[in-house]
Amino acid sequence: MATAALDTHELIALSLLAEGPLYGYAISQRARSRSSGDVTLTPGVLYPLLKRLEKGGLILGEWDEVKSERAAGDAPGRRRKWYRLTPRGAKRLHAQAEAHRAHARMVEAFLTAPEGSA
Amino acid sequence: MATAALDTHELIALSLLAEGPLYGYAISQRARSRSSGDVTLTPGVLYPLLKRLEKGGLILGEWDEVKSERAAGDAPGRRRKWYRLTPRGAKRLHAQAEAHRAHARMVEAFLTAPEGSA
DNA sequence: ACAGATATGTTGACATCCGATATATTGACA
DNA sequence: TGTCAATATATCGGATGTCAACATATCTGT
Repeated sequence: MATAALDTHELIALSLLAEGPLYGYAISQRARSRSSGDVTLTPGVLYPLLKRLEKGGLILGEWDEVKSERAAGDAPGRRRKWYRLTPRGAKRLHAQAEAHRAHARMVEAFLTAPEGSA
Repeated sequence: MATAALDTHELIALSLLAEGPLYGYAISQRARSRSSGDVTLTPGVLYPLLKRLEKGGLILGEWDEVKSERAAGDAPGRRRKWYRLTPRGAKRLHAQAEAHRAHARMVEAFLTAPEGSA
């Protein structure tokens, strides 16, 4: 532990992907709605994060081409990159979850300090 | 909230100072012992932190000259800077404590995700 | 005299956060 | 048809915090 934060953003992203594959924008939307607006994964945070996670082998991305109904046949279409949790990512999620709880307990111990403990 | 970490180090330092005045080194020792070795406030973290807190008016520092028994009369002696919480610091402590709990609850909500919630 | 604990600080490398900027597609509405 | 908001991805640069390492000096025990 030693320090602290443990990357809340990472933990949130991994936990959302644990429920099934999602693309970046969907992750940010779910993070926002599930936290009642408290968590905002801006592009500047989200995409570097996903890149890190993929590079670390915790998630796996796959491009998808979404075709619109009224688009031309050879039009590029909107790109989506779907991510899914790897076994290693799932393992990390559980480890980080436990670390987060341990961290919360640790801080709580300082806050509820029994007056006479050095 | 939006982001996360909320400066655990700050919260720990403030909580320790809420129990009474302490100098830097004592803070690091207490942080270590109370967390059973998990929290290590290295000089590179501790002193910039104390500087920030003092600059922000959350704590107030006062130098103390400790004289040793076998030192010469005009010897400089060991310096200690005692810090105490200001009213503003106490207010911040409570706010940060509440923020920390809210943050922990928020993360926990992601971890204990009720399968069928978008 | 020496080593280890006490005590405070700075420095530089590294990572993350976050607002701003950029590009392109899609859907809705006028 | 034009335009605007939402969708969808991504990068950039400034600011901040972390941390090991370096630096200095005093005190205590042997």
